[in-house]
Amino acid sequence: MKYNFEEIEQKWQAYWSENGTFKAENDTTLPKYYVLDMFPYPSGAGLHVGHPLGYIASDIVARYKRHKGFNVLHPQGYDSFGLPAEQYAVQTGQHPAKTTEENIQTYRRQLDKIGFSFDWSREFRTSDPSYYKWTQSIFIDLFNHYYCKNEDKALPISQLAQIFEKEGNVNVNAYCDEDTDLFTEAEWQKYSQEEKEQILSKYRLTYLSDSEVNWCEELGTVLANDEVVDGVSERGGYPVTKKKMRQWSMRIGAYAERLLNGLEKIDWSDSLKEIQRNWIGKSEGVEVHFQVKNAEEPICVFTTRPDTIFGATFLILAPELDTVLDITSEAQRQEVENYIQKTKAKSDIERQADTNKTGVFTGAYAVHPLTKEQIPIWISDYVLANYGTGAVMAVPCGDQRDYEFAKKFDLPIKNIFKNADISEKAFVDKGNTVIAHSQFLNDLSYKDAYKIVLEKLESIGAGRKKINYRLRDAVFSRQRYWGEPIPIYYKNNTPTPLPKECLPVALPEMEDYKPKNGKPPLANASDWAWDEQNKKVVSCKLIDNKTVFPIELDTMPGWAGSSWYFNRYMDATNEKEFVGEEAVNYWREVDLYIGGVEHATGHLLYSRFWQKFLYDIAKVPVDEYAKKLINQGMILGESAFITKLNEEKYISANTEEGVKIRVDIKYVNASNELDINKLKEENTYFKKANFECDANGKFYVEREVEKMSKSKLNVLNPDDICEQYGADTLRMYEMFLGPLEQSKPWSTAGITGVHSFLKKFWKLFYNGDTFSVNDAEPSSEMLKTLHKTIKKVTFDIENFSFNTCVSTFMICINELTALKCNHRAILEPLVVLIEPFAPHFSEELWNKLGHSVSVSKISFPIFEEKYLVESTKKYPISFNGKMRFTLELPLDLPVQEIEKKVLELEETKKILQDKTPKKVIVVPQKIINIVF
RNA sequence: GCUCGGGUGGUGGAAUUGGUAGACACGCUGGACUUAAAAUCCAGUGGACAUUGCGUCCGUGCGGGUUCAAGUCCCGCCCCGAGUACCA
Repeated sequence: MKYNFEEIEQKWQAYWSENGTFKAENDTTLPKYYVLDMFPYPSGAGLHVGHPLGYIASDIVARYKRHKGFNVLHPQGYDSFGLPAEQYAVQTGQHPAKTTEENIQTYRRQLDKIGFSFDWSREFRTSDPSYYKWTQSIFIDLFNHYYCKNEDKALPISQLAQIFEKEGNVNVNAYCDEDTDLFTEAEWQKYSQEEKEQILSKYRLTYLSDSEVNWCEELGTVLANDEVVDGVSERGGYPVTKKKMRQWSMRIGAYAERLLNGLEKIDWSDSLKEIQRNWIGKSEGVEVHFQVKNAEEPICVFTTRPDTIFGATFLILAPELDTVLDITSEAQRQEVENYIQKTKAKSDIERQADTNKTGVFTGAYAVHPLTKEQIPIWISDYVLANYGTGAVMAVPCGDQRDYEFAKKFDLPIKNIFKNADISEKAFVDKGNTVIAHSQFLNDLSYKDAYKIVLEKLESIGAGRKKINYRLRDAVFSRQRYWGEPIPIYYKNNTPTPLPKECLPVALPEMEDYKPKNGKPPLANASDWAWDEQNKKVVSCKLIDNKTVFPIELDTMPGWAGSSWYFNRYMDATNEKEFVGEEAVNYWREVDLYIGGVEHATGHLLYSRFWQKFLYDIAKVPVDEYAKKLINQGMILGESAFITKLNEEKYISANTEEGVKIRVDIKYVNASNELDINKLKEENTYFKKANFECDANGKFYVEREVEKMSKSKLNVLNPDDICEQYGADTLRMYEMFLGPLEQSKPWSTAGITGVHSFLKKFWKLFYNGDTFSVNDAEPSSEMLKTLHKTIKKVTFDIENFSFNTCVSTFMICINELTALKCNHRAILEPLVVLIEPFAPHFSEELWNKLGHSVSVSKISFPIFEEKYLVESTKKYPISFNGKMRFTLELPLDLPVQEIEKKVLELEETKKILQDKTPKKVIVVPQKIINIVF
């Protein structure tokens, strides 16, 4: 009988859904295993064959772990808030709630077709009020906490206020804004409520501040650093400029060190850890203070090369710095102001593209703390305001940028290196540095000079050790509609959290949700004010100064909901807490997390930050939420191109002339032939076109590997593959394609191999059209094949090496086919073994074998060594390292005996002739080496 | 520039971590079945020489080294991919 995948797959998908086969239990004594996929954005384009790759891998592990006796949590949901969903809605002119719902339906239908073992009873959407209630609640928790450096954890802000009350902030060691001034308890007590709040917001983990942000005019919103790629928005590729705005931010910097250290204890890929390390960008150095004439405050610079301090011949400040105008001399003022204006007008791309050094002199001089010389202070836009202190000491001899700047503006260059030629460029080799012309640092290496100069600077109060992080606080406001409302209202201009018991504060229903005249969409909501007395959202018209106040108009960014969602699955329907204590103590953390590497500096960093915060406030038991992370590679598409010569003439795209245009790959077969008739029929654009074929009447396209996307016409739909070959073939083929973590182009070229494997496997159960298995004892060869397979498959799944695992199955079935094996004792365990890969196929055969319980409830077959043990072993024999022949010897033969046997052989004598071997090396189980 | 990956047949990729390189699959070639095609099955398939034998030699980006033995380890290059970048 034929392997009818269509019928089988429908049947078992219905069975699983009706019986809740994959529902995970919270109340159990079984060991747990939590496998998580990064939940999808339900975009309008639906799934393409690249999306399920990670889901298939995680599903294999989930199903495998169930067989191994674990209580497996394998949930799925939707990250349905955020810019992409909203942009899609704007483009299609529909409300995001509606398009999101439709897209989710499509996703669900496509996912179901592939036969995933998700526990859908735990599904949620980040855009659902019952979910974002908790996102808002965590936001308020962040707002109500500060980071105490002494205890190295978040503590309630109310405690901090008490300390201020008693002793001011003199002894407080907390993470806060750089510009926070010191005050005494007496001063604190005199501050107004508003002033107090302003100070506290310098400590809160989420805070409101005027800051330079990435503004995207086209999207009408600000963006976080990781949402800006190459100076344009990640979403849509629109230009991004700097703008000063009052924004909510997250003080992720407080956790920089812990985010760095935490990487040590999690099993994530080296490359991903490296990306996060670079993004956090820890650098150790020294802050040096330079006194400025007529100014109270010194200028602080950050440097990692304090050893070169005697080479510092001028200072450079970032033009954006407030102090610039304070120190600028009257003579230079006009020029400086012009330069600042010019810098502001530059976009990020322009600033990055322009590597030519520009700058102006401020007219001010600083005093070198060690030489007491006067050195000029300049401003230049190559010094960044938001890194370090925004000021540097320029050491032209030791830094290429400073060198170029000094050359251009004819500033002094002082060589403080022994035996270094700086006539052409700066000397930057830290390792080979020998200091000269530097008073007490002469003849010292980088390391020694560093230490001594730091001590000196500290002793005269002109410097201190400083650790800098590149990681900057994350902007948390978005001037968009489709996001979680920020649960804050403004009571007399003071941001005040909404009472937690009143959450969720739901997104108001709006007809028009597009941003207008630079104002966020919620500014147009009619009912968006907080009635403090009645504790409810009311009409904006009621805003007065007594009990009704405006609510925050910005919404949260897309990554808010995804920063804690993995905890929600543990207890998805809990209405009292975001996760119940019992549930979170049982499931604890994700054992295996699979998703794309593109989230390295976004979601994967923010979520680690939130988890650490939730850990600090004792809501979760672990501070790293994912033990192991695998980044599945991207599946790329093979776009097809033809050449358009003129309006109606097209030729194969392998010439230089004409215009290359895309054609949808559904009209192209595996040998790059274009189906002209179908193309003309379905695509009016080509209706009248004339295609010039080759001598055999064929028309070929040119291929190019690119990211798969709808606009590139290179998308392959998993539904089509399921229809043609079945979900089980799709699952196995995607795994067979190559190592999970590797990116690879999709090609259906090899899919028939996997499909015919399943057909061959199926055939073992049939004698003609009748299902028939043999109950007799299997032969030892069959048992050997089976156990070899069990061993390898178990090993491969444990090591996430799914491609070789598929090969193992193929070898097994090839061997069994050759042995004409149809023995129940062999086939039954194999059916269980293949279930993670081909679940429908497996269920059907398991059922046909006479079992009524789902195969997913059956234990994995156990490998038994005894079936593999052989009495003899083949030893390759080599002479002087060259392999000559193999010798089969009993396994238990002692080494000396083996040596003797080998030397007695005719072949050995022939090769050795009259020579006596120097030594004979027997590596047990491996090889015999004769050296002469 | 810096950091991290990687380079193996015509193609995707294996290689139990130093032990017979190229598993498995695709593709290709030939054969069987068929009026024919599809499907299925069988055989061959890294290169060179030899194919009346067995075979022999060369082969994992390039050049050296360690070792009885190197795709795997060490040193020096070349190339490809990813991340990041006036980060002081």
